[in-house]
Amino acid sequence: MARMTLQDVARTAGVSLATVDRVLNGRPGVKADTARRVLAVVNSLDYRPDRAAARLARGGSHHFTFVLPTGDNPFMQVLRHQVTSAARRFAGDRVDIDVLDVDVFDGEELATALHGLSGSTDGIAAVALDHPAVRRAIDDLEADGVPVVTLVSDVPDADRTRYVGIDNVAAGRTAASLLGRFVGGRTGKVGLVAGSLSLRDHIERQMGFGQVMGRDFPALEVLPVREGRDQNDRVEQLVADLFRKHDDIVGIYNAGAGVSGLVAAAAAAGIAQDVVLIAHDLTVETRRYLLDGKVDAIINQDAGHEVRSAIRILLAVRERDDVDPEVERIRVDIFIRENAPPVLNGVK
Amino acid sequence: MARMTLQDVARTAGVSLATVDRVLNGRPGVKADTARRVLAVVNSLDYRPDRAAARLARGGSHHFTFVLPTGDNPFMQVLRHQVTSAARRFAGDRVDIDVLDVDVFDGEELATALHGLSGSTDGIAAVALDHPAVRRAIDDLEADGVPVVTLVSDVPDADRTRYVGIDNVAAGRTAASLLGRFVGGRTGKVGLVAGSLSLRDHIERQMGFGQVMGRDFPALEVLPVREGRDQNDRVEQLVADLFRKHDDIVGIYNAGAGVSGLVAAAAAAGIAQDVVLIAHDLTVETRRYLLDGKVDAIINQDAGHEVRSAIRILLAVRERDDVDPEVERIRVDIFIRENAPPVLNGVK
DNA sequence: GTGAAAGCGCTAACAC
DNA sequence: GTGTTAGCGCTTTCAC
Repeated sequence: MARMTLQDVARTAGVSLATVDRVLNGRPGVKADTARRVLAVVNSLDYRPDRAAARLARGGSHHFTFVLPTGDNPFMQVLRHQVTSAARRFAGDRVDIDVLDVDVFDGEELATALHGLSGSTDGIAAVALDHPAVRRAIDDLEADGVPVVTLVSDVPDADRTRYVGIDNVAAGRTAASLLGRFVGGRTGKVGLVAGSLSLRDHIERQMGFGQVMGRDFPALEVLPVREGRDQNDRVEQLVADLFRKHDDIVGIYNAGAGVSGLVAAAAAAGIAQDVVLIAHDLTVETRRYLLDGKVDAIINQDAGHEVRSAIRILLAVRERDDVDPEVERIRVDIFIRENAPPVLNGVK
Repeated sequence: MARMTLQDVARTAGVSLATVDRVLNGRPGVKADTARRVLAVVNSLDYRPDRAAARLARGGSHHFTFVLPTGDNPFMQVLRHQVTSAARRFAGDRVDIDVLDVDVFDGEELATALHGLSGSTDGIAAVALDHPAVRRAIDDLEADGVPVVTLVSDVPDADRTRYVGIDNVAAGRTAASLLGRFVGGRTGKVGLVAGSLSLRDHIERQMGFGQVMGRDFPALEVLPVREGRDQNDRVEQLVADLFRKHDDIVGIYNAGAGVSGLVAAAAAAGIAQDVVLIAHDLTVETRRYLLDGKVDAIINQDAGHEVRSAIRILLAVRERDDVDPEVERIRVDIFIRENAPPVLNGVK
């Protein structure tokens, strides 16, 4: 049997196209009785609206803006790269995407940038700082009808459409559990390096890490957190310092960027083999460390998935259809050497 | 600036719609010179074809068939469930999907079923046995112009369009690495239970497992593989038997289904705490075991991703556009208690 | 080789 | 309340 069209429904229901359209799209101006009749026909014919035709007829396009942090954080580079390819992919669907670079660590500046977007964009996906001014900016944007999706780092109290990213507390707990189990019953100290304590995600990771270490691995003492500011050289110094001060370090969790610094310091200390190293974000670099056995596990969030998810969600808001939460859920991915992807960003 | 249309391109190039269409879609009948001119305009105007309009004009719909194994394998139930929801989701895109249940373990029967599909479907996604008759059936189908995607279990020598599933050797290696590290330096024996040795995926997992155990964990002795046939009661017996015969088992890897049997046997042996249990496939049940600490890690492949990926790939073949390999790559997912999803199939 | 024109299945403006 | 109609941006047939 051939596909049913609106025409078919209209004809067999004895009404016009417009009426069926009204019923199906919940527009007013149809007698309850007529509506029922139409619905009955829709069901009996198993009619499914053709999305392509609807989009074409509706017309209009969508202009979305990704607000990403300036700087050379490798994960953000991956994110940026994914935005670029998603933009290409969605271009045929009347979606235009551009990227706005902002110093995300400066709440006021980020808020100003967000405010400035009002009127010139149809939707925003932002890596956001949890700061009062930012919260207000997001609330204002949403009040103006501009959907905002927080990406990677959330602003939970803001009125954002949705958060697209991992549960960072769970990520921290995952890191702790792996680290504790990989350490394997030994006793000693564990180092903890965060990026910055102003982005919410790192605080949450640290919190989750602490929870599980305390609960499941009492034999391991977690040293006070150090701020590596996501920079390789700084992380290297911090970690080198850790090794200098403590001779019984059995593991280090690096909750932010700067993994190269971590690896360098561990190698320099000459005891890389015995110290369990867990870090975040699968990049060309960290994948290499995994393969070379220099890092034991990488906790990751799939940047490509996040970007596509953000776009689909913004699109769904604009076109008033719903999102499938199972599809959009971002997983806390665990990578070890054995399940590292064979290729990453084209690099083998 | 507004979106460019074919019209715009045609007008500024001084040709007709039809000509631009011919150039863009590589259809013959255009002077090389004209083609060049058109292309130049396309680039200068940054023209992007509107996919919705193209699909609408092209018309036609796609009828795809998923061939899934009969039986009560929990992962296959998840897969089936995902096919159902994907079918709903794709219905608006002129894609009709139905499921054909076959006894996948019977190569001849599967081959017959596949042959029978020729002519009545536009594309097939099949969980396939690697068997000569099946291979031929796939080759014939592809020769007839029916794209076939192998799902979850591959038939590498067949002329299939693509394999959608994980690298099972890597999955086995991942299991070994986790098991070895979780055992934490202890010495002892490791049990290995496969589902069936006729589906390729389980053989590959076993192979990968053996590789890494031999290389990285010489202190652990892997016992000969046992066939659990994906059945809880059988797995339970096998594992109980293992515990009876060996008093120094430190870990068990269950490469197939029947995880409940594994857990039951371990609990009965009263030593569940000290034995590392690693199994496959995240289901409502195995997620529960993870949360309760009854299983240490679950290796998974995202069934929803696999189903959507299979559909996208078949669709791409039919509409002659290309697939993004990074998006379609199926990951070997690792789940431990801490990163288990908060909800699965609606179950908290 | 190239162009004109008729749809594809919807939506939305307007008419009744 | 309900119906008519003109497109949306492509593809495709057919004519030249």
